[in-house]
Amino acid sequence: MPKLGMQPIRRRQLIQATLEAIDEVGLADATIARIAKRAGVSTGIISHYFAGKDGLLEATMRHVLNDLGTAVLERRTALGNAPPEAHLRAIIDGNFDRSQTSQSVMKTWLAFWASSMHHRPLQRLQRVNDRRLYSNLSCQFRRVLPKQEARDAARGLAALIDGLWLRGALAPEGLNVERARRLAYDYVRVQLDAARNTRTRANDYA
Amino acid sequence: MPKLGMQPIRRRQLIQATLEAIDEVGLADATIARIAKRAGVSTGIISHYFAGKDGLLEATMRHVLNDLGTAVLERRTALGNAPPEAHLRAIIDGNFDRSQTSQSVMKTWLAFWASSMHHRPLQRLQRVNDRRLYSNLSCQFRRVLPKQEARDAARGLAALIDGLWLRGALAPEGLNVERARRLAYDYVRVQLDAARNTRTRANDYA
DNA sequence: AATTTTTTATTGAACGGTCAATCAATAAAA
DNA sequence: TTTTATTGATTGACCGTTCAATAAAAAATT
Repeated sequence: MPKLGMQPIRRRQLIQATLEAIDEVGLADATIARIAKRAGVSTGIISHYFAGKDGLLEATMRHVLNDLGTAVLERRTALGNAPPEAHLRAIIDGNFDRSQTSQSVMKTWLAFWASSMHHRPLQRLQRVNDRRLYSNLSCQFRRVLPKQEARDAARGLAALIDGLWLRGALAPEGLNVERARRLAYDYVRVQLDAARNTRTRANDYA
Repeated sequence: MPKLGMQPIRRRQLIQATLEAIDEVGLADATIARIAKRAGVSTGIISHYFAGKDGLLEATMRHVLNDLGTAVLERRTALGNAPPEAHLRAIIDGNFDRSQTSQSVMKTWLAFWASSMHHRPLQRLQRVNDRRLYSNLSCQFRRVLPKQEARDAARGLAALIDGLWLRGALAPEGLNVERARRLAYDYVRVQLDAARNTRTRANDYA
């Protein structure tokens, strides 16, 4: 029953099936036959809508990346020009959004990280994302910290977020989102406290 | 020129060739033909000494893991029962040891992380390692922090180490070891300062 | 309204290529 | 002569891609 406008529907189905297949058997064994079967379509469809398997994988990564961007942006636009700490927390929350902490998405991220090391198109996507996180964090820290310290705080927090996230993906019990967020919040608080103490001490001298 | 006692020599050669192949083309394209060629032997040798490709990959991961364990242990035994901060720094230094921060080893780690999610033997190895790091850190923090805070500090530091490490592996400019260590040291200092302040405050009350 | 034509959607068998594993053959040392 | 080391062609399985065939809807035509 071929209707018109199937493309967006099929694309969504296939991307979802890809995430599930990677969750189930890993990227290495996520064959197009398996993905197609999961989506309830034939293998030919994949080449038809994505110009091959690589296209599907790239689209899948782009989809996950998009969800992440949206999750962060949603929380931040709701903030207006709130203090830096609020924005930093929003960024943290966005990174630990439900759309990014499901088993299938975390496994897919990890698989893409590994394969992005040798696959140019994926590498590009991954780096854009990395820089965005670092730049967002750096920008907010900069509002209360000197340049160099802001950079280091951003680097540290970015690493902490990715690390919590990575260990959550690998752990048999999965990621404890609440705890992860708390640990990241603590890191932010400490970095900002350092700034506050500096200011206070400066006042003491006055 | 077949002599006796080739086994350990070939095993070392093949493990090294595996690391190099993964560095060059990634785990997915690290075929036994490519690895064998790099080691300057025939493909049959791999099955002969490792009972198949899986055996070689597992041995390779075990080898990297062993280097890590040694790097940490060496630094710690040189410390005797020094204060916790010294041990924590030794653990950090071990994790950022030269044997763990080469391009090839970092790429291999990442590849193994991804594939350990679906490959039981690798999963076992990876979890033993994860727990060891957490347990070591937790143990040292426990010497100066209450149980719950020691655990959180250990979880945070473990995540920070892995995160710095991960971002270093992914970054085009590679891992800045010096900076990574400094950021990890800072985290330790902050956690321990919190303990010191608590003690000081307690004394103030006395 | 009924028809033909065109477009869009989909299938799945066939093809070319690749890979890991095997094993008979070979050769040097013991 | 026996043991250990090694080779590399062969084999069987599998994977991604292609494409001719099919079918349903939409558009055009009568």
